[in-house]
Amino acid sequence: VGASNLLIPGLYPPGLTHHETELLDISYSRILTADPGHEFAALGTVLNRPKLVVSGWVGMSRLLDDGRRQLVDLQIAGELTALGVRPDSRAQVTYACLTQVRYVEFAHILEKVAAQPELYPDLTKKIRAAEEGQFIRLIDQTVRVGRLLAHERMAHLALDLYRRHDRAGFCMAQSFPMPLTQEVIGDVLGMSTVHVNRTLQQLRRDGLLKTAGGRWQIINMEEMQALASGTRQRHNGL
Amino acid sequence: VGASNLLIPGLYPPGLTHHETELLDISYSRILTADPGHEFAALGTVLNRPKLVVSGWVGMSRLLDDGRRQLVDLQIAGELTALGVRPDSRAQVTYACLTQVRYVEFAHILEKVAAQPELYPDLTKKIRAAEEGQFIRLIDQTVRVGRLLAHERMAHLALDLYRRHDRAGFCMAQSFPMPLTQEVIGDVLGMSTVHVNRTLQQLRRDGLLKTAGGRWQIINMEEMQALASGTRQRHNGL
DNA sequence: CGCACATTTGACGAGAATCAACTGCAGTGG
DNA sequence: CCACTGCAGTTGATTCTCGTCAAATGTGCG
Repeated sequence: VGASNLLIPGLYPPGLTHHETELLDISYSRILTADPGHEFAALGTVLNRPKLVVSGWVGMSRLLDDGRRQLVDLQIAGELTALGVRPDSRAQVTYACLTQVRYVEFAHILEKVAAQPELYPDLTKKIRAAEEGQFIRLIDQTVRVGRLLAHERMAHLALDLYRRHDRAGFCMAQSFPMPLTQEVIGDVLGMSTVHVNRTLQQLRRDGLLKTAGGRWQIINMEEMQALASGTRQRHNGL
Repeated sequence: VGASNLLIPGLYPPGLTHHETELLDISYSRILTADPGHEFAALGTVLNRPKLVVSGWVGMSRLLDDGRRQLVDLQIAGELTALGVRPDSRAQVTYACLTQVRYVEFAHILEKVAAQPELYPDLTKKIRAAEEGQFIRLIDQTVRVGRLLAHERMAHLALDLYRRHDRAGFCMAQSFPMPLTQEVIGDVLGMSTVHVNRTLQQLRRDGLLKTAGGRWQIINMEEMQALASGTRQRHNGL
C-alpha cells in the first residue's frame, strides 16, 4: 500500500526506517476523538495544529451571508486536515468534523520530518503527497461544481471518494462508507438537498450506484467514469 | 506596496537586500514573450519551469471529454504561473496564455531563495505569499462556481480581479484591464457565453459595472461586495 | 409511543443552457 | 474606396436543469 497518502496507526507500510517507526509510535500513542460539529480550526485562525484523520470525515467549508454553505474539500481516514500551506498560514475556511472523528496531532511529526528529511524518507514522501493531494482535490472540486451536471457531479464525487477509500483500505466489493447526509452532500456538490435525492435515485435506477447500510457501492464502474469525465450522455439508460 | 504578491521588473519595492536586487536583476534582464494559446505547461508534465507573469493573462484549465472547459484559476501580472506544490509536481491542468504574455523564468530565483532564505528575506515572503495566494484563489473559485448565482459570480470575480490588479498597481479610477472574451469568462465562471453577456448587461443596467476600452470599472463598490458575499438580494435595483 | 431528524414526493417557478440569427467592428484584398 | 471575411458581442425564442416550498414518509432512539 505504498501508494499515495496514508499512514494509519497500527498499520505501517513496510520499509520504514527505525526513526520513522519511532516517531510514529510516539504520536500515534495518543489517539483523540472529536464529535460532529467540532471545529479543528476556525476561519482566520493560524493553522499550526494539523491533524491526521484516523477515522471519520472532516469538511472544509465556507459560509455565505445568507446562510448558503459550500464545502470546499473533505478529509477522510489517512488524510491530513487543518493543514496550511505554511505552519503560520491562516485558515481561509472552517475545518469542522462532519462525523465523529478519531485523529492524532501531526504538528510534531511535520516539524521533525521537515528538520531532518533524510532520516524520514518514506514520511517525507507521504507528507508531500498529502500536500499535493490537497491541491489536486481543490482543482477537481472546482471542475466538478463548475462544469458538470448534477448526475455527473455525483458520479465524479463517488469515484473520487471510492479511490481515496480504496487507497486507505476501506473498500469492499466496490463499496465505501458514506456517513454524510444528503444535505451535506448538497453543500459539497453545490446543489439543493432535494436535487441530491433525485440525482441519487436516478443513478440507482440506472444501475450505477447502490446505497445501503451507510455505504455506497459502485455497480457500473465504466458508466460512472464516463459520466464523471463529461461524456455528454444525458438521459443514459432508461 | 509591500502588500502581498508582486515583484514586477523595474519596480522593486523598497527595503530589498543587496542579494535580492542582484538576483532579480539577473533574472529580469531576460523578459520573454508568448502568444495567446501558448502552453507554459501541458497536462501531466513536470512543473519545473515556473514563471513570473510580467503582463498579460494565463489560465489554468481542464477539458472535459465532450469539449466543455473549466478555467480553474487565472494568473495576472505579478503572479507566479506553472508553479507546482513541489518542483517535481506534475501539472493537473493546462497552463495556457489567454492573451499575449510577457514573463520571466522564475525557477532559478526559486532555487536560490529556497537554498538560502536568510539572504533573501523579502523574496522569501513574497514567494510564500504567492504559494498561499494560489491556494486561496482555488478556494474562492470553488465557492464562486459552487454556491453563487450568475450575477453574484460575476461580482465576485470582478472584485477578485480588481483587488489583484490593485496590488500590482494596474488600477485607475476603480477600473482594471479586462482582455478576456465573454466566452473565456464563461469558462471561468462555469456559465454559457450568452449568459455571461446577459449577466454583464444586468450589472451595467443596475449601475454596478462599466465596461469600456478593454477595462472594467466598478461603479458601486458596496453593492458589488454585497453581491459577492452572498447577501441574497436577487433582483436588486430596477 | 413520540420526538427529532433524514429521506422522499409533488407541484411550481426561477435560473441558466441551447439554438439560431443578427449586429458591430477591424482587417484584408479586390 | 468598398465589398468581404472573421470574430466578439448581442438578441429572441425555446427548452432544460435545478431550486424552492410544502407536505408526507421513513427511521433511530430515549
